[in-house]
Amino acid sequence: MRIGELSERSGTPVPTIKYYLREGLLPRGERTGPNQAHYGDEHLHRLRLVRALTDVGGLPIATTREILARVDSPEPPITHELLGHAMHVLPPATKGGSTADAEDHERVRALSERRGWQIHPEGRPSADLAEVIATYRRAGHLLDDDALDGYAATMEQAARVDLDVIGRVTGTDEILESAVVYTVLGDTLMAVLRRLAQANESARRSGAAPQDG
Amino acid sequence: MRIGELSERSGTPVPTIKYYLREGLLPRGERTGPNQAHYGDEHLHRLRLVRALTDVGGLPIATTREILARVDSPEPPITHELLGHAMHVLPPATKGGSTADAEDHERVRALSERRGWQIHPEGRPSADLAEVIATYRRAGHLLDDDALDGYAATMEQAARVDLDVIGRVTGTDEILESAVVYTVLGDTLMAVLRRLAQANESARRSGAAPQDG
DNA sequence: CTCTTTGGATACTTAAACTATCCACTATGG
DNA sequence: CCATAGTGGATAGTTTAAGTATCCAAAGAG
Repeated sequence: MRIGELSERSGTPVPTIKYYLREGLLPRGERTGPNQAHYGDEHLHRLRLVRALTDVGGLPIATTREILARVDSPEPPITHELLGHAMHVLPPATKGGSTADAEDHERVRALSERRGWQIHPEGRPSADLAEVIATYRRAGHLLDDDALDGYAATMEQAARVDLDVIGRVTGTDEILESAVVYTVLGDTLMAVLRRLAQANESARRSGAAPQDG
Repeated sequence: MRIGELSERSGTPVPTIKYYLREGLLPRGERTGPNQAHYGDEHLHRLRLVRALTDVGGLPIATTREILARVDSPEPPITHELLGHAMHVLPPATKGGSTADAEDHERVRALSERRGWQIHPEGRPSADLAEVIATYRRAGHLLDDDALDGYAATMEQAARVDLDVIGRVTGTDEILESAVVYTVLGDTLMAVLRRLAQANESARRSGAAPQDG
């Protein structure tokens, strides 16, 4: 197909597709003449993936490009390292520079120990967690160990579902892309489901009619 | 205190504080002269809240202003309606307009029924969920009912922790702000904890050493 | 054979979130 | 008491991200 059909089938304006081509988010089509190129289904799939990660996952274009480059790289995707790969490239959870103090980091370490987590205590996710804990503290809203443990237990359950879902994917080409999609879109999915579950739990506890949530 | 001290104590540049004043995210200080004003601890607290919601929660300035206006409004915050209030003002989970089809909406309805959720099936959160499901589908990555049920069960647990934490807050002034903080920062907290739990679960299943996650 | 579309390069636009400048003051330290 | 730095507020400028728009010669379609 040519760019017009690609545009129509993906719902993306032609100038935007050209922009993605310039930015390297979408590979060039197969040239068939000085001003003609041919795009295949893989281009359509990639374009939909880009829109999913940016529109719903909320990733910036630059980050999306890096993730896709990694997905395209022919490194052997060992299952155990998949999520590490995905995480390497995901943007940090916070904007400002490191503002967590020693106590915040200690709370992360203690949490990992309580949960028996086999994680790298110096890794970016650990630092991100310390940062979020510091933010709660500075905003004057306590996040005590009970709450932290409760959320940690919850996310252990989510991670088991994640690994189950990704484990069901077959095909070495698709598995890395799946890990990225389920991780990135998963964040949005969690947020949305959490709103619904909050509305339900709130209604349940008060014994009232459902809210507008 | 004056603006300089407010800047120093919050780590926010003076021009940025002036910008927040202009934008109505921070109330004006108490005027004591033609070019002098006095700020109190409540201004410092509000400023830290703004930075928490924008830097860590990732909210745009305009949304933050709306949320804060709602937090400031003297409407009686009935516990049952708190989260509804928070949700009313939170930004939609997706960027593009509604692209979910009837089947996506039907899956949301069926999920609610399976889980016995007391929710508004026409509300924004329900529509957002349909949108996310549609995105998975279009990106070519199945999100089957098993996975959806698994994540829903997980978020039910998260919502119980949410309500427990918010229920522990006392003081009618603080409770609405708490609901907002725990909901907004909670999204980021969930995402970060999920990365850690994924790394742990991945290491546990493969029986290998912890990854860089 | 005319009229639209294409691929590609370059230039322009829009929005968000700050930053900088200016000005008439006010506070302050020597 | 006076130089100097800081202040509140208005207005203007900057930066970055994510597109749009324009232009061109060369296909393609009816």
